[in-house]
Amino acid sequence: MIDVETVRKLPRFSGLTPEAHKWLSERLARKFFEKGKLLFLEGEDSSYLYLVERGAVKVFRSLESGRELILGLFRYGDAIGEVALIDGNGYPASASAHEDSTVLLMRREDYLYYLKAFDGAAIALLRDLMMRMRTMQRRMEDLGGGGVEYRLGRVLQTFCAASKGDGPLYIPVPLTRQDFADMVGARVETVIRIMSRWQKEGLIGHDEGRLWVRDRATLEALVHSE
Amino acid sequence: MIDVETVRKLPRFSGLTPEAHKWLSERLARKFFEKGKLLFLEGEDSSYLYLVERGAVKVFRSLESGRELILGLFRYGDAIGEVALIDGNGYPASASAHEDSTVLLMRREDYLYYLKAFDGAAIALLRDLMMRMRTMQRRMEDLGGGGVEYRLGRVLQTFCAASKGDGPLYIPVPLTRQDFADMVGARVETVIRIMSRWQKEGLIGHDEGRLWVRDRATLEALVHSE
DNA sequence: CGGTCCGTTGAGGCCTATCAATCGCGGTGG
DNA sequence: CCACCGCGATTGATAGGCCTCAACGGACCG
Repeated sequence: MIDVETVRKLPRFSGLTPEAHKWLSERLARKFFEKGKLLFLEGEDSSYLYLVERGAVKVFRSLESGRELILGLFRYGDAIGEVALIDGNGYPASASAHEDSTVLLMRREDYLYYLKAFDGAAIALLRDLMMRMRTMQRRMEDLGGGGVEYRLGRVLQTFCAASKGDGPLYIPVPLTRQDFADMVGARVETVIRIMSRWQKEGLIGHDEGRLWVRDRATLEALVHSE
Repeated sequence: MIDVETVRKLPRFSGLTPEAHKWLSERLARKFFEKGKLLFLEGEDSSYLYLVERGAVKVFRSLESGRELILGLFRYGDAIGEVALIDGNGYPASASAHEDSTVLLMRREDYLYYLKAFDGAAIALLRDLMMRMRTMQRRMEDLGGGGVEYRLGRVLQTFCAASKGDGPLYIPVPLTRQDFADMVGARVETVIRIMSRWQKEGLIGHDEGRLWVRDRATLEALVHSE
């Protein structure tokens, strides 16, 4: 049981009535996950909907090749586990805390009831799913379409999409080279070589661990270079 | 306006009431597309839901690199254009008739009304979307996970998934080497070299243009070989 | 100080793209 | 009927990208 105010602020629930907020607040629980801890494993029966409140949650799959492909990084307001909750076939991927994170949990039964009972809930879900499908499609195009350099550029674009202004664009999540490699489907060494070159050329850099891209024009250049 | 019987048989509508079937039959139109003709272009405003009745429809995106990535081949009973219809942002990809095909069309307004008015309609949509998200995720893993050989094997698996029995597994759609290349994100020549080798090894072959894989065990072997 | 994690660099080799040329086939027009 | 053309399949040669293996340095921590 958590604060109504917290619920009301979540973009996912913002359009609902005060009654709905109250109902939700009584059925959401807060849980803390230390960096690296698993939220769930692929194949597990899906029992909960997760809403990221603080930190970042990594959703990934371990491939037969031994690689790990990062399917998405979810941050404040993002929902995880919906697909599995609705079709009831178990989680299609694993999730772990990419940083120390707190999430809000809702039990499966409650969520299903919520979808039916409250106007706008199902619509919100549909909209979310559509957006995600577009995102996934773009990822597929990237993975199938070009070299590692191109794919890396696209990933940076994705993370910079939200930032504004003219100066350097900061990536809002701490990412290791390995993380990048897992996102573009490449090896660490390859990623390092490319990013080192970009760094030498002044296109990217980092302050106190936070990565940045020089400016918006640079960001465009990264993907058009090949 | 089409036959009620036709509507009733579509898996997508099978669970609905006779009233719903009648309502739908009055709002669906049939249209023929010659092989190669465009159903719609990416970016176009979405006005219709498409249901494949006969033939096969190819959904694809033209990438900046000049390549074309096939996002999916849709056959009897499959719906196309739902994402765009619901979020209203235009089609995220193009579609063309991969063979001579007939499709059933429903106007956007009608479809949206249908979703709200008939019990089970929204649920059917959700289920369909979930399944597609799982499919897309698998595709992403494939594209990001291994070499062309692995990806080709996975594509064959996908097409053979529906066939049963012990003998050779026939691929139910006529596909050129270029089509395969466009599905796995590779060049024609690469696909040809791999498939020629498989053919020499007796793993695959073709009768009167129809491609087959030797048996189920072979199918497994194709992807585990590397 | 040893251990772990991350970043980095180098050498070598496989895989895939690229470019170019050829072949078979069906259709078409003369 | 035959020459020609367009399309898909095929093959070879070559270059370059990316992986693989291996080793090393630095930061942080117990």
